[in-house]
Amino acid sequence: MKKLSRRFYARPTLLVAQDLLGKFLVMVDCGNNKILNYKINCHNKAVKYRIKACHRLISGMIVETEAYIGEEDLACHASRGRTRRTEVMFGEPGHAYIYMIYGMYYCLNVVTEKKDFPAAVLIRALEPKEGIEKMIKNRKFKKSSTLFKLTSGPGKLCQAFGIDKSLNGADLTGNKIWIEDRGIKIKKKDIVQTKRIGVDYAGKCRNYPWRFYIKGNKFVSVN
DNA sequence: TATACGATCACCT
DNA sequence: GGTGATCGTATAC
Repeated sequence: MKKLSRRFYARPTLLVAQDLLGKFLVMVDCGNNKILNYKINCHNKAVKYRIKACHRLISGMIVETEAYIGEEDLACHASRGRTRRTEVMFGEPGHAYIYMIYGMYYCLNVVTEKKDFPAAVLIRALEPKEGIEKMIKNRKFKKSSTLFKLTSGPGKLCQAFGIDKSLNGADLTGNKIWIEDRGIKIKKKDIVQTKRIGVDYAGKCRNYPWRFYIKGNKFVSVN
């Protein structure tokens, strides 16, 4: 369990996008206000505690990513230059860039490369690990549906984790949301590389092969 | 100030 | 295969 350092993110975006496969997105979930009662023995006296059931972890393994690189990339939000919205992408690597899409969903990116060069990796799909019950609740997920669809898309995984714009700019080397290495190694031959999803408007950049996913994984968004 | 549209998703046929 | 939901952002006026 090793939290990825700033150095990991401060590298070429295409490398980061591939190296993120098999890593774990982890978030401290404070959205649960249920009160739990605990009894512990302290100096032979029973002491009662009432605590909020917060600080649970919610996590999943990254199985699909996309790279968005620089102002030249017409699919990248930063192709329109430095604006209030894209400011985070121009900032220090290792921060979360979160934006709203279609008026109803959020997408999570991790900022890469050096400061003042706008680039990021979009997290497109996860294989849920911890906090699956909470994800089901957050997504209002039907029991009849297959779990493979719980976090198989950028909007879905944000909804499952409860990620919204309040986390925009969050430091991924901090203690609220981060990405960690749990020792899973994805071999080069098990990485599929394709064009990015939903960027047909991006002219000459529309077919750049900057999407990566784990071959055969059931939790990716589309095949 | 007004307008067009998107790094999506669920549900429909 | 197609469509509607819904609103922040960029751009035009």
